[in-house]
Amino acid sequence: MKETITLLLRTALDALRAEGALPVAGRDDNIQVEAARDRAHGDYASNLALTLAKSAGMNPRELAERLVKALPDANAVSKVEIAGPGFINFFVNAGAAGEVIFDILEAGDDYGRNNDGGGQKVQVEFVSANPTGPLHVGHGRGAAVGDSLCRLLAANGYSVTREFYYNDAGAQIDNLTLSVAARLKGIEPNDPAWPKDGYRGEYIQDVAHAYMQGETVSADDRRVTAAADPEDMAAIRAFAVAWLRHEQDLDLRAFGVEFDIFYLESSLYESARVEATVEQLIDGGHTYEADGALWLRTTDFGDDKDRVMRKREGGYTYFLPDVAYHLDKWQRGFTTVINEQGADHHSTVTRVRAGLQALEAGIPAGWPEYVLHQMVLVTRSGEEVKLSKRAGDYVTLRDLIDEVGRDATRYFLVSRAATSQMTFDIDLARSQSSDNPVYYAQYAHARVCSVEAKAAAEGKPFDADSAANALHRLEDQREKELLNRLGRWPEVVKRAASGREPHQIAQYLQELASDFHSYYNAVRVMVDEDELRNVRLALGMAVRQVMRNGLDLLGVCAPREM
RNA sequence: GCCCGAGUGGCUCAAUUGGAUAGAGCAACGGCCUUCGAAGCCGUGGGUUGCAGGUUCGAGUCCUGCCUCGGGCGCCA
Repeated sequence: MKETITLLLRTALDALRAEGALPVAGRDDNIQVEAARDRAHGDYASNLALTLAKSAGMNPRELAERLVKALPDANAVSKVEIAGPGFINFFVNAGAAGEVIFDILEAGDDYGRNNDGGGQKVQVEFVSANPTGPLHVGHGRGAAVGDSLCRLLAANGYSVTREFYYNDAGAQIDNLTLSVAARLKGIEPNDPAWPKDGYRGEYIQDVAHAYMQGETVSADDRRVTAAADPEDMAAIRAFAVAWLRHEQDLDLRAFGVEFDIFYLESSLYESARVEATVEQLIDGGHTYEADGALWLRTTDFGDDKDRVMRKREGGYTYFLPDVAYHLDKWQRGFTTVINEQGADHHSTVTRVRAGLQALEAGIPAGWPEYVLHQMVLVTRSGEEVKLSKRAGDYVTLRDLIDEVGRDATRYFLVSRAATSQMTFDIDLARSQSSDNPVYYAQYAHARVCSVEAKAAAEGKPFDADSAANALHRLEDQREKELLNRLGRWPEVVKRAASGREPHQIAQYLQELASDFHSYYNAVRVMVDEDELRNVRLALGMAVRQVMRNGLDLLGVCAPREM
């Protein structure tokens, strides 16, 4: 429909140019047609006259009038109006507007999907938590946003790889190992002998216990049997990492998030990629030695100060493997890479990009992309909470899922723009009432299932042919609004993906659910008249389909009953 | 001090990427269940979009300068 209207406007525009009323040199001819946000503005609106007024040397309303006069007849359009400063508003007739219902029912799960990506490879790196503790709410936000982003990109025709990167060898793993070793000797966090910077959470005790039991743990990317020897630091380290990776797998599984690749920092050393990267940077002439360390002149590429690559004592800083890792991503053919991380890591953005530029490997300056999410504050009864039974000092993701459920947790964490700090209200997420946006959306889906079942039970199962004959009967304002909303779905899917903003999906679903509940309360579906009943059922089923498609993009269930 | 992000009704957040009268939910108040699920609907009140300039047909959105809050500023990741 939008395409039809764009075409009408183009025809009118060409006609005016042909008769010399407009300068032919229209440099940018992108005709904007948008679904109107206000009913009074019709179904679709264009600002064409406003954007062209200046170059045409005409006032916008006058230009709009000439455009409207030049519009060819189209039976889908029932009325055209000029409003405000010069907007052209199109009113679509009921039968044509209703066609979207069958577009949706025929496309099914594919409605809203497109092939804009053309199979192009995209990699999304997210969560990337180090194996030193259970996942917390911040990781949960990253998981919810990252996973939804992946689903969105796939829906837009991209070939998506989900990757989880973690440090399995650095100083933090040393701390982990020392912490477990201390627990093995019966040392507790408050003892004077407790290692400095040790991990104090109770789960360390669990690791120690499992280790001495000789347990075998398997994670998505490894499997390790405990040596049960309290003196064997290498064995403790290997077991602890596996144990925590396993815990994180359980967290992710409970959250419904899966990864294609777990990428180890240690592998960058084993494959000599770190060494190769160093040499390449030195060859590029962007390095220098000072204070016994090797520096990279990142200030050549927008950083506010230079960064150390190799420490005085010989080891590399984390920043170097980061660069090596991203070079590897590039070499694997990912021209689009999106890193989803907490905003507390934002300082790595400039650094990594600078390092990649210094490689002079033909990597574009703004590569890779970053989606940084802000902090999450969790509240209960209006007060900040720190669920601490397992972790010691922060809200674990698993505790949250256990308490409020997977669907609600995901929906909440993904429904706000990543750039804004958010408050996660446990009371609201738990409430099984209208207050809860998750149930609000899911209930719309379940309601359609319910009425469809009722129709079947009464011996009046849905009849598509009957509905197809009655599209013009959808004349109620609420029905028109629903149709308008449904027709906008494909654009929402595009926009949410291109802007890397999955929260737009949640936003849309709330609006769709609202439109539907309002309609359902006011207009009866199960009427005696066959065609009217069937066309209303069809409308409901279209809503259900879009609701299901949308919830799927968020990784949330679409239940048949609540 | 420098860098990133945010500032929208009492609270939590949106706003079709520069569009028309800034919208939802919570909280407050008043209505709607003998008919498709009330996990729902309808209605009322509540705003100088942090402040001051600027850009233009048009600014919550873009630019400049301030203010406040969060995060970062390590030879940790």
